[in-house]
Amino acid sequence: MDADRTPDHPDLREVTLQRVLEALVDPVRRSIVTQLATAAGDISCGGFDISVSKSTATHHFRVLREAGLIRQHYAGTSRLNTLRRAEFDRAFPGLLDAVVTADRASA
Amino acid sequence: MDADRTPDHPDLREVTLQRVLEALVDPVRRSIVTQLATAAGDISCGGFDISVSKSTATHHFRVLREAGLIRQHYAGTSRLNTLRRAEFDRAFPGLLDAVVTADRASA
DNA sequence: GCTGAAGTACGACCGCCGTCAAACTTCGAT
DNA sequence: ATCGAAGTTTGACGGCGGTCGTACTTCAGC
Repeated sequence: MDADRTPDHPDLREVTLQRVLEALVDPVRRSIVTQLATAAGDISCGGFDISVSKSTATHHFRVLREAGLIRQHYAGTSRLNTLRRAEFDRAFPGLLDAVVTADRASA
Repeated sequence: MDADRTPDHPDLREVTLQRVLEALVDPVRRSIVTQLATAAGDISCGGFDISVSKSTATHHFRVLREAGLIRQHYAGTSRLNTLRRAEFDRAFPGLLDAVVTADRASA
């Protein structure tokens, strides 16, 4: 039954600050988050402006997902990514805004 | 002239978000920052509740200093550490509060 | 001056993480 | 049914960063 091709998304209450910061410290992942925050819509994995191989990208998406920052669901062969903004803000107030703001400023 | 035993402190305008996050991602360093934010006063290097050797502690303090998070100045043989709160907040609005708040919550 | 206390500097070690290529899977379209 | 597009998985590699011990420096106090 093709099982669920939808990967596991953690409950935000089980995500530690440590995990979040480890996710956000990588420039590529931070760029992904900023692009998502700016676009304010779903973006497919291939739709990002990143400069790494596909396998590396997969790795980064998983880290972001396990840190509770993004949600992924399939649409055909593509995988769409969304920011879990509201939930994340509730768990880590102000953090996402501060990082995205600072990241935009350094571009 | 005992030269200046005071180490170099970067201008906050020259500190990148990357450097800041690299500093804050380490649990020991984040603990130092949180302790400083809570105490709201100077603390000597030996006055922190950390569980690493002296040489490792020195390393962490340098990283925090170079990330513009703390200021260090000598008082006798001790080195006093202060949060550069106001300056830092101006450069990275909301970031310190978000991290410290989340870090306290996870204790 | 000595001695001890507080940090720093220097190497060395080790584990982790970002990176990629290659093989594979899953789906859509022809 | 076949092919290609989109991602994933696995394994390997390389470098960076946290850690420590040891030796060194600087200051305070006796």
